[in-house]
Amino acid sequence: MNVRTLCLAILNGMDSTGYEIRKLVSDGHFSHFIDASYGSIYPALNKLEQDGMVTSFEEQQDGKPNRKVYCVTDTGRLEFLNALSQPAQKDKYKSPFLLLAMCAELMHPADLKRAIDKQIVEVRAELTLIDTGVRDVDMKGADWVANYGRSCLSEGLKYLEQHRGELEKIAGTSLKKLSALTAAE
Amino acid sequence: MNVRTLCLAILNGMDSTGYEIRKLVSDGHFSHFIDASYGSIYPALNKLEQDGMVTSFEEQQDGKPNRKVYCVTDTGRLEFLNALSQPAQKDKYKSPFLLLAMCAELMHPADLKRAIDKQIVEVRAELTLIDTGVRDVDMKGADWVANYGRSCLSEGLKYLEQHRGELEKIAGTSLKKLSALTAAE
DNA sequence: TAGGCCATGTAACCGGTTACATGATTAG
DNA sequence: CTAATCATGTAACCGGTTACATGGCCTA
Repeated sequence: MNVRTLCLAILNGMDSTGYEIRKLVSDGHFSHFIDASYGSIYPALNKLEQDGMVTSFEEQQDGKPNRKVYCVTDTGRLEFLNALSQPAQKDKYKSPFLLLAMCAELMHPADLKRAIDKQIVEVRAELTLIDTGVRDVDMKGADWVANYGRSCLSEGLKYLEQHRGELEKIAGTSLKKLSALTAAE
Repeated sequence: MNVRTLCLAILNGMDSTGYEIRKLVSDGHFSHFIDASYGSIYPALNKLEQDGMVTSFEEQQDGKPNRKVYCVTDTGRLEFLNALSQPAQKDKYKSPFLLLAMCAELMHPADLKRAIDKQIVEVRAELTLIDTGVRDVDMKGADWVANYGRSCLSEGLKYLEQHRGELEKIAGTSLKKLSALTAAE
């Protein structure tokens, strides 16, 4: 999934701007399963317009800079429909935390504790974002996706809270030989 | 988390080769939360050796090409320990499936059904990989990580199976206006 | 005999991030 | 008075993938 298709997806649901799309994607209801920054969104939007997939108009606002609002064209709708009917790529989960958990035996107990605490805070924050979720997008699938996310995240959180002890017991058990080195650190 | 640190992590747990690391990362017990291909692993390994983080020796095998086995040095152990004690980046979940679920109303019901079926197959496959998991790595955190993965994945699977109907009910409901266009497709 | 596995590696390419430029307005 | 928010955009950079090269052995 490239940023082009992401923009097309959002614009298929609602007219929007580059700024708004980025907000959806980094703080809003798309943030749980996607990533994109200005540096990729704005060029993608420009390209989409060049290709006739979207049109745009400037909207004046008082006290704020103009917004450049994009709307899908029928061509854009078709391209997106076509993208939807093609087999999607596999989901990918990248977790520095789990890599670190794998290496628990090499970690200083305090570092591991801190890492688990941080992970719990982050998962809780994402759950809060889902629950207090402002309806920032008008798509019928949004609730279903939110519930799916809630299920997985709260299960993960439960596991973290109930089983962190087991991992913490492992922490540092393969660290002895390096104590001299780490002291010199 | 770059490939360099990933290699260092695995080599801290066991001596290994580029080929093996790639297998761990794309079919093995690291595949659930990380990604890397030959094109990044081999150069990373070379760089690590240049930097004195690892050493290597050629191992002859009969009937098979030589393996280049890498082992961490104390310097490498230190660099990794140091990496572990620094705050880790946030986990990232990239899901083309959820993007598509968001857009359910725009999808042909048959396409959506196919996408859900595929998702279920993939989650089941990952669960199987965890359960039938050969002990391909000797790290004490491995079981904990496996159980964490199992929890989240099986919760996701349950949700998919129990609630797919709700999503499928939405499918295609915003598609009418384009029926002419899609017919011409 | 075709294809897959073992095994190492490189070069071209590409998608995306980071960091910057610009500038008005509002909240603390 | 400072910092954040609104808002759009670009250019340099970078990490990683894709596709290729090489070659022996084993299985269908």
